[in-house]
Amino acid sequence: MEERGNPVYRVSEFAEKAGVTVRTLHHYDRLGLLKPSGRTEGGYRLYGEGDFARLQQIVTLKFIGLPLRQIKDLLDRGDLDLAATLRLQRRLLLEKRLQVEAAIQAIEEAERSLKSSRKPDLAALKKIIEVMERQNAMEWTKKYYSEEAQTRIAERARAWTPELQARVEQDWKTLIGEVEAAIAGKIDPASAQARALAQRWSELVRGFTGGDAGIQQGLNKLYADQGNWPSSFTKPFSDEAWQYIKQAMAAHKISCA
Amino acid sequence: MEERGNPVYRVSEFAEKAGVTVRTLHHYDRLGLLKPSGRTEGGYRLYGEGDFARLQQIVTLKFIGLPLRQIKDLLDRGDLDLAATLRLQRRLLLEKRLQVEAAIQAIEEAERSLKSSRKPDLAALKKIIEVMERQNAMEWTKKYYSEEAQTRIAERARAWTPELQARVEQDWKTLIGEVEAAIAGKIDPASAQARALAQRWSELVRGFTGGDAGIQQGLNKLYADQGNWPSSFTKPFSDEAWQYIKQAMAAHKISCA
DNA sequence: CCTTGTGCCTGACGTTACGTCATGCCCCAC
DNA sequence: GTGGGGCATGACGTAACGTCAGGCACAAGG
Repeated sequence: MEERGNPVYRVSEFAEKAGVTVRTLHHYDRLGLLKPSGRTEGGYRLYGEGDFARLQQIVTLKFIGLPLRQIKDLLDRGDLDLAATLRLQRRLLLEKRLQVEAAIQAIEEAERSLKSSRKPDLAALKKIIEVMERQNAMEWTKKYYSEEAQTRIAERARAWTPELQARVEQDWKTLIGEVEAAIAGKIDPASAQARALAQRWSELVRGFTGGDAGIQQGLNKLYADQGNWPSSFTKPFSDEAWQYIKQAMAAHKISCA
Repeated sequence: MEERGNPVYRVSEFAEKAGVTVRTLHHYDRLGLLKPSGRTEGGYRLYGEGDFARLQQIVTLKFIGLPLRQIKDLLDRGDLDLAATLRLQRRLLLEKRLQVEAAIQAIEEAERSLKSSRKPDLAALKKIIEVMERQNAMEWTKKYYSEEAQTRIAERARAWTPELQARVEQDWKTLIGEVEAAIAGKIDPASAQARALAQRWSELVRGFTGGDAGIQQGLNKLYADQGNWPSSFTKPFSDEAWQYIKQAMAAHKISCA
């Protein structure tokens, strides 16, 4: 059959050994991605150990999401930098993960909405739309952040829980309420009371930036460009509150935002 | 043009308003997913507000990953339970997230390997293969766990960090080493020393199960069926160590594993 | 009323990674 | 030598559109 301990397999054997289907091997053969190292005179495909190694690599690269064309290029003309390919692919996968996570969140929110309010469907779909719009807004804000800042934001987002989100939202609502009250009460932005508000504000912002200077910078750019915001994206506080806090921060030399 | 504040749009207007392409609208039309509510005598498609609402829903459901066919079914025959669909889709997305995360991990490990050991490509791909095989093993073990146990495992996996993984691995290695030593030294499984080992063992197992009875049960089933394990999947300890620990646990009435 | 110049319409093929037949030869054990 | 399974080679199907290509529709200017 074979010599020197170099076994030869027919398609179905080879397919099982490698954990793929026969059709897949046919496909790869036609694409020129993996040609069997031999054929019988009758035309049967014959695969050897070398083919197995190559198939391993193919499956591996497929696992990380590379298209077959690119795999072929990588394996045939080994020049195309693997490191660069990996970097790019990692970015794409991080993207995809965000998308999937957004979809999961949307579903979970919709399910909560379905459970509580018994008006079916309509409300649930609206919840999903809300999450989508948040996502779109996020997507849109990305252009204000540098590449690394985006990466770090994504990292920080991984550690976010719904509870944390809820608490932060509550904190903001409370603080904004107090700021509005201070404005209504004509509290001097230079006063100690305003200073306390500004400091809490600064804390909440730091909760988002995580103290990262790059994220901070992107955030500043984002808020400096409010004129170009899409209508679906609004900040949770009024312009007056924003002005007031800026004054208070200036008066007390509190940094950021 | 139109009556009673119900504007009518032509394809390109409508497409832009909704954030999709004209071709997409053609496509949905042919599928019967979204038929324009009107046509000009010349055959031009005319869309109204009702169409916009429906398109919103379509986009929404597409966002969470539903295929167009299913969207059509959901919207046309509203009977097909939305709640059930959401549950199923959530499961699928959780699956996909795991896959994506596994791929990301594989790439990151490969990149580390590329950076440290300068023999390019070969070693990096091997790293990816390792991660893949871990993933495959995980996939394979799933059949021993109940649906909810799988869900809870996935939840717990979310909180896993590479550092934690490294520490746990180290702990296991240390413990197994000590167990082997105890066996070599003929320490009685009923002794206090063996009791300490069994207790640490139990702790590490609990680190995986998180004290969850369902996960525990699946784990038991998994280990009871060692005869059918695929060759690529091996436990990190010897059969002797396993027997020894079982004896020690029995002798000291330590539960689990 | 006629003529441009866009906009729109309807096919129809391309894409990705194979799955699923259908037809017909190959191989080997009996 | 022969029967029954293995194998090869098309060829079509899938999901969700992208991208032409050929040919009316519609609105404004002459």
